[in-house]
Amino acid sequence: MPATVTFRLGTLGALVTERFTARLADLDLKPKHVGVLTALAAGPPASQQELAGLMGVAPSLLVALADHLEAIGAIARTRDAGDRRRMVLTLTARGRKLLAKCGALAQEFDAELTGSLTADQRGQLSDLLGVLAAENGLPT
Amino acid sequence: MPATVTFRLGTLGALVTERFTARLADLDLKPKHVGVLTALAAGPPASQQELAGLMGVAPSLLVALADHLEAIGAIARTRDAGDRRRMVLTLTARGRKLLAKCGALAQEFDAELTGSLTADQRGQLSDLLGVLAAENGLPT
DNA sequence: TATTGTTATACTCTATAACTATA
DNA sequence: TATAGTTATAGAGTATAACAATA
Repeated sequence: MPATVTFRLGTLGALVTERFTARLADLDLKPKHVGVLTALAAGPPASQQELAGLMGVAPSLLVALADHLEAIGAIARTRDAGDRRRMVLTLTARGRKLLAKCGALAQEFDAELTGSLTADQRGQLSDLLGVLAAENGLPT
Repeated sequence: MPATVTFRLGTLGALVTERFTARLADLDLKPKHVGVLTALAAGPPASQQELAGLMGVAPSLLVALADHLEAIGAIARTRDAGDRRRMVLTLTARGRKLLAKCGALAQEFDAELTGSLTADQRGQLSDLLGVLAAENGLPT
């Protein structure tokens, strides 16, 4: 078991998420909030339903995530003029700055995590994970 | 963000865990149960406190995990004769068989997950993850 | 008094279901 | 009637705290 990619991805993923979540707390964010910001940064402004579908979470969860992101000024919520049922989420300047800080934190964490690897190995690892991420519909 | 190893390990880890957990359900096991079995298979019979410390979970959780593993006959719980406070957990023949089935499921899942990689790339990925796992005190 | 296992309780995360407003 | 968002409720997973037996 412990030698499988399945086991190693699962355990390392949990460990990385736990430690990175702790650092994210300084920015008043949790991983799913970063997921929303990342999705918004990657595409055009989107509705909550679209984002929920994209992230594979319940629409009701996206309400709570958007509530918080709006409260800290990271996103703006505007009602769609064409279809007044839809709430369109837009990344604010503050949201973009926050996301950039998340990226910096992640890069910092990357450096610590992969510190013992050669630059070549770091590149290989990142590439291989990128292939798997892309194949499984995760952001790239 | 999405290009960092941190983000990719976190998201892929969650995805792999979710999908693998579903298959594990056929064996009436959850990931943490496999963690206990794996720890027991790796070393000598251990107490619940030792295992909880090793896995980084609360002792109270290990009670529930051991309850279930005992109920399905995967482990035996015997009171330590030298220190009657300790419950020593031992892998049974059935537990070993179950763990082997978990390994087979994981290898099967590995094949699907890394199907698009070359054999060389699969080896590289496994090795690199193994290095990170070892450095962070995870089973190898 | 300290430690092992256990039980009771509470907290976090997230989903499902019911509800409101709009289409 | 169907859909976007929201609110209410419930479930899974896990930790903390209180407790019992043994050291």
